[in-house]
Amino acid sequence: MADIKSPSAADLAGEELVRQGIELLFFAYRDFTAEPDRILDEYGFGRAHHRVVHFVGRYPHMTVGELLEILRITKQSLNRVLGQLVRQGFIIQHRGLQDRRQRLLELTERGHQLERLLSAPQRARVGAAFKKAGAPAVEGFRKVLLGIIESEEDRRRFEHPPPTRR
Amino acid sequence: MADIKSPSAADLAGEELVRQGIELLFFAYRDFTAEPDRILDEYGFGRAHHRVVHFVGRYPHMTVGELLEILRITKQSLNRVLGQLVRQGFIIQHRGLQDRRQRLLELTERGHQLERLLSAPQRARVGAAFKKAGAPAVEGFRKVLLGIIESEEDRRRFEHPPPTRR
DNA sequence: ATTTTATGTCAGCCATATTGACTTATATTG
DNA sequence: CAATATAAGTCAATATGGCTGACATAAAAT
Repeated sequence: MADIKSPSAADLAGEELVRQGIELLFFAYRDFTAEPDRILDEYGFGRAHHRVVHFVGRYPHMTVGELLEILRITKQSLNRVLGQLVRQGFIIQHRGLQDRRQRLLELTERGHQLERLLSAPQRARVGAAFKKAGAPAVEGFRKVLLGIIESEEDRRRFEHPPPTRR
Repeated sequence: MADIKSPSAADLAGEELVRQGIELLFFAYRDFTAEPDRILDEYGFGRAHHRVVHFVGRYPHMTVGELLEILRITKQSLNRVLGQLVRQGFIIQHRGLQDRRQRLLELTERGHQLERLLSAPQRARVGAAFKKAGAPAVEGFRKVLLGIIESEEDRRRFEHPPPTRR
């Protein structure tokens, strides 16, 4: 009965569903980054600055090395961006207490303001999408995205209702 | 009882959930693009080439203008990438029948091979995440991402089980 | 016949990434 | 303690992929 060469109807549906998932990620990411990108432009900053401000804001006292691991860029690339943010007073660095080679990163008040400004449209967009989709859908969204993330270490960031800050 | 100035517990949970959603998108997108990026390197191509190959593969006979709208880049940027793909035999262009100004785009067999090669790790990754998360979670993932996408026109691409090709 | 649209092209600029080599300060280890 | 390894910073050169602006061509629409 079944054609041994061609994919089953279920496989075709699965394949199509997966391809739609891939495309959904592209469109969602495109629109999710568009608004902050416009704001960044006004500061002469790029998306890289946003990423740094986001992660330093969320994980205060992060080291340069940890940031490099998360962003998966070279330290030369990071340093240009990070240096600008430090020189312009968005981020302060202080030496690690146990390991004085480390530079622990932290947002200044100005940095927090920028973070809130940049994340505002994203929070609005994602918040509205969550509200509209409903809690079970949000749970599904989280499950699938966690499944897409490669490293266990990165996934662990989402296990516990993360650090409340401010 | 309730402090009129500070956010409610529900708002805090919502805010934290949304911030996690934002971060999940970053990590998932980072890992979702990492593998094709490595393959593209071997061809001397970049992520832009992948996007073109993806959309031309998925929506054959797409015009240059439609591609520009989807990718939200300038025609000068597109043309460099598209020109390389055409010159190297991954894409063919033919004039529109009704409107002869249009250049309808299509993958060659070589283009289809490249598309499959590039999308293979993404299909594997997203497919595995879908399977592990289960059908209801996938439905939630779709709902939320659709809610994040700005334009009705883009969302409509996901209404009907899209064009089966090949 | 004129204007608008779809596409392509030239030139130059900028942001972000890369590799490789090297430095400094501090920690770790034999 | 001396040697080595690690965290971070820096210099230089290069590539990619965006951008703007100006202009060209062909075909469609008015």
